[in-house]
Amino acid sequence: MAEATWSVGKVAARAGVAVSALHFYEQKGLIRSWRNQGNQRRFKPDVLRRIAIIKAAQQVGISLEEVKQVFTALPDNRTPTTEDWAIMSAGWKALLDARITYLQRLSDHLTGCIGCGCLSMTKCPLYNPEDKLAGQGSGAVILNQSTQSAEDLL
Amino acid sequence: MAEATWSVGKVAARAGVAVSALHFYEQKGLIRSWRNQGNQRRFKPDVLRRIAIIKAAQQVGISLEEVKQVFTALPDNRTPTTEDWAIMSAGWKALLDARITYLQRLSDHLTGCIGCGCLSMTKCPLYNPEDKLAGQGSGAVILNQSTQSAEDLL
DNA sequence: ACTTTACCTAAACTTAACTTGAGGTTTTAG
DNA sequence: CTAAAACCTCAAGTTAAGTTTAGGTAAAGT
Repeated sequence: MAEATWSVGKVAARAGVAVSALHFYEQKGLIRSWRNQGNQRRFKPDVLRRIAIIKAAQQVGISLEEVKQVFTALPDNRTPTTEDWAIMSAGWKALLDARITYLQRLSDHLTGCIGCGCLSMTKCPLYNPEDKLAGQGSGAVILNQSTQSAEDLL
Repeated sequence: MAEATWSVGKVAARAGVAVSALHFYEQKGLIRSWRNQGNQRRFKPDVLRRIAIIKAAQQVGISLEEVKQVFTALPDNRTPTTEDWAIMSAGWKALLDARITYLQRLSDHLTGCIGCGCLSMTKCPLYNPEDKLAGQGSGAVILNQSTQSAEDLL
């Protein structure tokens, strides 16, 4: 089987996204293509994997910027090898796992609160700045430092 | 201790969000306030819990619309009781858990792929429409139905 | 009292992530 | 060979989630 090359429409159909979205992703440097004689985009099928990752990321609130960071692990001058994907996957997994940990903490705490009826806020992961989602750079804190005792919320 | 009532500035400082964001949330029906004689907003401190939930939701890509849905479990004509919060929490937890499940599947699959080196796509949760994030209404599929064998991606 | 700080509304601006539209070219199917 | 379908670029529009600005009122400090 010869090396497949796909048109933008075919990629769009197969990936379940709009052609315009592909143009957009390309412009943002998330995917790449070359042009044929008639100036039309041509893709290698591995672009589908990138798109799948982009779409999965978005469902869980990971931005295109973050995805782009993860993608820097992939070469853009050649088709990624299995090894390349594996390296990239490690970064991607780290991102996912940080999200999972954060969500788990939110969920677990909630269970605890429902159980005991306290609905405490000072013990809540929503409050604790140390426990923030890893790698979120910003100093953003859900309930900030100046919050003293918020135990009297109810 | 008398029933506390807070100005918008105080709520903002304590919750770590901008006053403008509170105006915005109120406009969207996510929080409520009443006015004093001078037309200034007054809040009950329990608004902090709503804000904490809003902020946590956003960190994991849950939209204000979804949060609003969860909040419909809370009464808006009186201060929520512990019972009200517990009911709301159940909906909130369901949302979180669906997210966790989805992420977990992405992460686990990735680990499997790295281990075996296959990086298969047809077995991937990115492909499988049945396994989608629960409660996402739309028929959106990451890689859509028409995708036949994508096994030849690399 | 008076002045600074906090608040009010309404409208415009911002960023992310796209989509839509306009006007023109290339491919493909009959 | 021709006509429809797919593609191209560039610009403007859209939605979510806010922020900023402008012009004015209320509350608080001294």
